[in-house]
Amino acid sequence: MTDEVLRAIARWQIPVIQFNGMLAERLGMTWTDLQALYVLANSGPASPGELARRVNLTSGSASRMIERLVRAGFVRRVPDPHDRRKVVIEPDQDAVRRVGGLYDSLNERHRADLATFDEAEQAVLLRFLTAAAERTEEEIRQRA
Amino acid sequence: MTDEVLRAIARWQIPVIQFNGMLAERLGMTWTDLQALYVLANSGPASPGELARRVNLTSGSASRMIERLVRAGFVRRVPDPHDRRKVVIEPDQDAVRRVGGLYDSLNERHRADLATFDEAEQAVLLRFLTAAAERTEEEIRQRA
DNA sequence: CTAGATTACTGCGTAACGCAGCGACTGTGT
DNA sequence: ACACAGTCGCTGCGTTACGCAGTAATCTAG
Repeated sequence: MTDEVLRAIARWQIPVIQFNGMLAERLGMTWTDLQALYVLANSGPASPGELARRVNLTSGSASRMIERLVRAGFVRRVPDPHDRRKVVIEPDQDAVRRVGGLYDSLNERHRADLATFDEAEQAVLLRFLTAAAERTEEEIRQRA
Repeated sequence: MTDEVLRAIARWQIPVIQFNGMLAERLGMTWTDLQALYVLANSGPASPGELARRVNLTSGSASRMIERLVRAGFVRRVPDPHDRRKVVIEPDQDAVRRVGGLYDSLNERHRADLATFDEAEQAVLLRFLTAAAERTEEEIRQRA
């Protein structure tokens, strides 16, 4: 049973990644760019260096990625008043909402599935999904 | 509650994709290449054209991707006896096992989590994960 | 005040990709 | 039997994202 769950996870990974790649292509950006938007949307504004670490890019590549995002109107460059070397990248809220909206259709499908689970069962799902995300993050940190 | 589950899914996606990208880098290949290996490992041998569709690549790019995989020893090119235009790409089983082994560490973490769920709860997880994978595949097909 | 660390950014080479076009082959219709 | 349209994998070619190395500006510690 446990192995079956692990296999289900592995099987799910493929379409998830493909779907995200698809959205990135639709938006005319790299998956890396989309990833950076996630980081900004979920964790708030960040410096280019911080962003580079989060999306696993070198400083230079991050700089160019930010340039792409700025030109496309997804983020803004704001000078950091405390450290004049730094720049704070903050996401454009409208753009972020627009990007998030691309997941509406898929979320509706998931919502329909979730409707077949009662409260206790959804609690089980939530507990596992949260744990799984943390484990994956741990694994990434360990291998970094 | 349902919304929380959806958020947990969204949150999980990020590290999952990053982790896979990490493995691809470790293996000295593109994420696309790794994706092709998955397809071959899960669905068996396929032609370059079929592979190109599955990983969302053009015919030409797939041809070069296959060339990379062949040179790295992950797959073999086998001429199709029924149609001499075609070539069947079949994965090298040892290489596939070696790549699969890279997930062992993460799977162990998941296994530890799953140990805290009883049979009935794991059945719930399995049911949802399977459904989620199918929904995501549906969404991809619809937007293709 | 100065020396070293840190930050974002800029050439430059590499490589993966899409597009367009190629020869080889299939199969269908006449 | 044969021509011709369709399909297959593959190959130039231009574009672009990336890593690496180096730079100027700025901060910080002694």
